[in-house]
Order: sequence, then structure tokens, then C-alpha cells
Amino acid sequence: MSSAEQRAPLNRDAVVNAGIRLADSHGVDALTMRNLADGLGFKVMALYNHVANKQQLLGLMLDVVAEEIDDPPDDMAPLAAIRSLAISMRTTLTEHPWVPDLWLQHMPGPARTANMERLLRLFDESGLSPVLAHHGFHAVTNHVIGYTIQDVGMTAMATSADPDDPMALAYEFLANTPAEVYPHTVAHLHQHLNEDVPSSYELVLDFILDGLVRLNTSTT
Amino acid sequence: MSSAEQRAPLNRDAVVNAGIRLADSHGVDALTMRNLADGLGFKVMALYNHVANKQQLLGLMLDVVAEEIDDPPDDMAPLAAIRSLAISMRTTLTEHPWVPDLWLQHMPGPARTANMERLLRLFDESGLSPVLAHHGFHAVTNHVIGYTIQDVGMTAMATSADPDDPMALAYEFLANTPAEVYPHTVAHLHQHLNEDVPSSYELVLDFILDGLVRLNTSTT
DNA sequence: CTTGACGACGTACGTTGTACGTCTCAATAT
DNA sequence: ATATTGAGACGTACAACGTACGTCGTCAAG
Repeated sequence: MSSAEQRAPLNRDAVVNAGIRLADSHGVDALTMRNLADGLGFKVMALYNHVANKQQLLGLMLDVVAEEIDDPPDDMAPLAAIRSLAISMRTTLTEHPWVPDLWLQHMPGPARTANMERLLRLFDESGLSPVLAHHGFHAVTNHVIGYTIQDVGMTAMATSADPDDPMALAYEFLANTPAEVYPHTVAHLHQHLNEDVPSSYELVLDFILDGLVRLNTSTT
Repeated sequence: MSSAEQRAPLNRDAVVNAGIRLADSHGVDALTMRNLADGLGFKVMALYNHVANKQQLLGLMLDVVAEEIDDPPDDMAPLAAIRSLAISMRTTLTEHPWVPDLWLQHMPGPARTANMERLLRLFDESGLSPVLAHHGFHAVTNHVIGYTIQDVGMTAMATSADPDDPMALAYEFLANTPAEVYPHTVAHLHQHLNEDVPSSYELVLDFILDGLVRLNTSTT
């Protein structure tokens, strides 16, 4: 009986994937080494045979997520492909709300480096001047991360304040900020609560891309 | 002797300001309650007579930083004032590298709410349509936070890897990413290390503002 | 002179990451 | 067949953290 119950030994991929699932489902705060080990049916110290420490584990998790980002088709025009890639990145990052924060605090692994390479190559092929291509890379990267981090951070705050009713936080904020003192802020928040405004993600992305092209053609 | 050494009692402002100084000088990781108490010449639990918990302390610290943001002059044209405010925000946030991350994870206090109000009012007075003003607010906020968080995160990573030589991290990264596989990434990094490219912060900010104005006039 | 409030602090607890050493077992070498 | 080795799971233990609780001294109001 005892020999029949041999589990398969742990391995790095299993640990990393379990980490991603745990962070996705219960938030990054629930990702403790003990918790993770429990979920896998092992004890804490078993994990350390497969990852050096938590920091490394997080880095590996990030790189797995980076692999999930869809590539634009090869035959797409560079600027359209940039646009498409930016949207894919946002999609993937939004599916793993714990990622955007950590993204900026870890060195890129192979998959994320490949992702940067792709975006940089597209800019190189876009016809923009080298300096504008350089700035474009940063502008788009910043746009993707910034917008996503903000979205995700907001909803994380709301659900951590009251998991049952994410709206509760907004109403509590409204109760504490008088409309006579902060009329525009209150109005803005109401726009979010009542009418639902579409995301300006793609709109602003296009402002950036159009701005790059426009400046490029006007100085060439 | 003992009665002559009476210290002034602690108060909330002292705690909050000491927290800011500590986070500024030694990083947010060094901001532990014990550390903070030590710096003030008190013991840990004394702090809890003045702040409810660490979370609240961080929130108070953030709002003090929000107060530091310079307002644009009242007579400045709305769009110019928005631009000016965005630059002031970046300046202040950069002076407190621990802020951008936390900024998105805490509800705004009074000062930050006032800051939002200001930006929203400027957009309201800008002549943009209400929906574009709404999007403009998010676009600019995102730009400010995103760009700053990225700057600050990078340098934080570099200095935490090797406080003596922040460049070391870049060279280590280069050593691990072959130029044959990642030519554009390597070239991009070299642009940062050799030529020093000016920040694209204002350039992209203008892309956004110009994009808003252009779209507004073309659909009005 | 008493009383009551307030602020500082000692003690203690639960939670976290992880260093270190031990034990088991299968694969390999003799 | 026996001895050796190495990998992997795990128990124990520790330091650092946030913070709950209770105690004590001091000072102002009754």
C-alpha cells in the first residue's frame, strides 16, 4: 500500500504553474510558499529543491505568462502589428492581474526578452526614424503597462475592500468626498458608475502611434 | 536628570514625515515599523498610538506627497496647465520613488483627491467634448504614473542588484542575451548605455494632448 | 488628594521566507 | 550481491515582520 502511493516527484514546471494558478485564483497575497506547497500536496521545503527562492519563482512565473502573449501574424504591416501586439499584451496581462506590478520589478526572462525583441523589430521595420522608433517602443510599452496596472489595481482594491460588492468602495468614497468641494471628481466617478464609458485604451494607443507617424513624416 | 530628558510626545505628523524620509533614503523595504520607531527614538508600539496600522500610515504618507505637487498658475491656458501639471506630478513622484507603486493601491486621500479635481477641472475648461475630457483625464494620469513607475522601477532594480554600480545589471543582462538572437533588444540597450537619449516623457504627453485636440476639432 | 485619560512600552503571537541537516530510496559502481 | 552515491522530501529552527493586549507613569481636571 505504501509503495503503491508513490507520488510523482515534483518538478520546476509543476511548481511554477501551480504558482500561476494560485496567484490567478486567490491573489498574489495568497501565494505563500506554504500555501503553494499545500496545493501541490507537498511540504514547504520540497519547493526549494526546484526553485532557488520566491523571487526566482516569481520571475519564472512571469516568463510563462510572457509566453502566452499572442504574436501578430507575420504578414501584418508593422504599425498594425504593433497595435495588435499592444492589444494582445493587454489581454494577457489582464488575465493575470498580479503580473503588471511584478513585470516592472523583475529582469525579463527569455520569453519577455523575445517579446521586447518583437516589438523593437516591428518599430525598426515601421519606417520611423531610429530615434522615434526608440521612443515609440517606450511609449507603447508604457501605455500597455500603465493602463493595465491601473485597471487591475483599481479592481483589486475594490474587491479586496469588499469581495461581495466591488461597487461598495466607490460609494464609500463618494460619501466622503462632498460634491461642493470636488464637483468634477464626483461627476467623473458617476460617469463610471452610471453610463459605462468604453475604455480609452485603443484610442490613446492610436494617439501615440499617429503622433509618431505624423512627427516622422513632418521631419523627414 | 531623568525628568530633564523628557522628550516631546510623538504625534501623527512626525510619524508620517519620518516615514517619508525613511522610504526616500533607504527604500520602502526599509520602512518597517520597528525601523521607523528607532529613527524617531521610540519603541515600536508607540507608533500605534498615532496611526492605526501600517496601511493607514502609507496612505497618509502618500497624501503628504500629493500635497507637494506644484499647481500650475491659475491664468495658464487649460491645455498648457494640464501639460504643466503632468510635468509637476512626474517631478514630485520621481523625488519619492516608492510612491508610484503605492499610488495605485491606496484610495486617494484629500490632497490626491484635490489633485484629481484640478486635472479634471482643467479638462472641463479645455474645450474638449465631455467624453474626450473623460478619456483625456485617464490618458494623462496613466501616462504620468506609467512612465514614472517604469523609470523608478528600473533604477530601483539596478541599485538593489548592485548599489555600487547600477550599470552592472545592464551589462549582466547583455552578457546573457546574445545579439544574434535578440539584435534589436541589444541595440536598444546600447542606445541607453552609450548615447544618452532624452526622455520621451513630454514628447508622448504631447502626442496624447494633440491627439485629443485633433479628434475633438474633427468631430465638432 | 483623587481620578481618569493618554501616551509609551514590554511581552507575546501568528505568519512569512528560508538555512541546515536528516532520512529514504533508486540508480550505479564494485 | 553489496557498497556508494546522489537526488528529493521533509522536520526543525530562526529571524523579521505586523500588531493585539495589558501595564505603567505622568499630568490635568475634579
